[in-house]
Amino acid sequence: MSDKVSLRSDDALIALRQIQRKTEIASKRLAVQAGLTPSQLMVMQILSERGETSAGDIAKLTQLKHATITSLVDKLVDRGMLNRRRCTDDRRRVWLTLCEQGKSAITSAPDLLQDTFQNRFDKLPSWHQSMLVSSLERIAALLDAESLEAAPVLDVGALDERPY
Amino acid sequence: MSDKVSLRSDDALIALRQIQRKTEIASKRLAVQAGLTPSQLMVMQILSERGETSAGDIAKLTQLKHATITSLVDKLVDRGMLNRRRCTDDRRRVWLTLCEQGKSAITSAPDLLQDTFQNRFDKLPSWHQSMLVSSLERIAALLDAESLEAAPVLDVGALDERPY
DNA sequence: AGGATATATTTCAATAATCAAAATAGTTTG
DNA sequence: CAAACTATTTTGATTATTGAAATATATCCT
Repeated sequence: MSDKVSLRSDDALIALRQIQRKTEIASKRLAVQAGLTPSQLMVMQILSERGETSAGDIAKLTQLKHATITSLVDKLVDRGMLNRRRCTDDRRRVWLTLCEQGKSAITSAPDLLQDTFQNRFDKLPSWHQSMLVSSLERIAALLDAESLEAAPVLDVGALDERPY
Repeated sequence: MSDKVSLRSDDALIALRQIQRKTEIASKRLAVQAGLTPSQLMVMQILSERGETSAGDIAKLTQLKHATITSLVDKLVDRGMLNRRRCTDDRRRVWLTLCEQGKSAITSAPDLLQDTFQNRFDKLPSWHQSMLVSSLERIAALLDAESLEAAPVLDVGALDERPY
C-alpha cells in the first residue's frame, strides 16, 4: 500500500545522468591535455568519426551558432589541425576535414577515462561484455531524437528570466 | 588470417561516445529552456542530487575553477535560485543549497531527451528494462575513477601548442 | 601559545568563447 | 531575371572562464 513508486525508467535516467557527468568532465580534461578547448575537441571528434562534414552540419551537431563555428575553425586551421574546402557543386558550402596533425592531436592525448574503462571492461567475462555492448547500443538508439540533433530551440518567450 | 581486430571494448567506447554527445547536446538545450547557462544547470543539478554541497566540491565536480564558481553562484543567488551559508565549524567554507525557485526552475523545464527516452524505455519488455538498468549502473561504475573527479590535470608542458 | 604553513573562498583584471545582426556570396524559384 | 532563400563570414558586442593576488580561517609544530 505504499505510494512510493520507484520507476525503472527513473533508475535508468539517474544512471544515465551519472554517465553523462563523468564523460563530460573527462572530455573537458581530455581537451586540456590535447591543447584544445572542449568545443574544438568536439568538432575534431565529429570530423574524426564522420570524415568530411560541412560547417553548417557541424553547427547543428554541436549546437553552436555558425559564427562560433567560423571563429573556432579559423583557429584550428591556423594551427594546421584541419582543412577548409569550398564545395564545388554548391559554392556557398564549406567542407571541413582533419589533417594529419589534427588526427594525431586527438589520438595521442592520454584519455584517463577511456583507459580506466577499457581496463576494467576487458576483465569482465565475455558474456558480460557483450551484454554491455548491446545495452549501450540500445541506449544510444533510445536517445536518438531527430528533433534533438537538428531542431532549433522552441519558443522560450514565456520565461521571464534571462540566463544572466 | 585477417589482422583486423574488432575489440568489444572499442564498440563499447564508440557507443559511449554517442551517448555522451547526445546527452551533452540535450543538456545544452535544456539549459537554454530553463533560462540557465550549461554550467549553471550543472551546478544546480549537482545540488539537486546531492543536497547541500560546498563551493569547493562543486568546483571539483564540475571541473571549473573556484573563481568561476564564485561568479556563477553570485548570479544564481541574485536570481533567488540558491542560498549561500557559511559553515559554522570551518568558517572558511561555504555551503550551497537550492531554494524553492531553483528546484522548480530545473524540474519545470521540458526535457526532450528525457521524455523521448522515458517514452521508449517504458515500451520495452520488463526483462529488457531491467537489463538496461543494470548495464547502465555497471557502466557508471566502470567509469568511476577517483582520479577523474578530483585530480588536477597533469603536466602538459610537453605540448608546444596552446589552445588559441 | 604563537608563528609558519595550509586551505577555502573571493576579488580583480585580463582573455577567450559565444552570440546577434548585418554583410557577402551563391542558389533556387516563379 | 528578379525575388526569395540558403550557407558562411564579418563585426561588434556580451558573457564565461581563468590566473594571480588578497582575505579569512584553520592546522601544525616546537
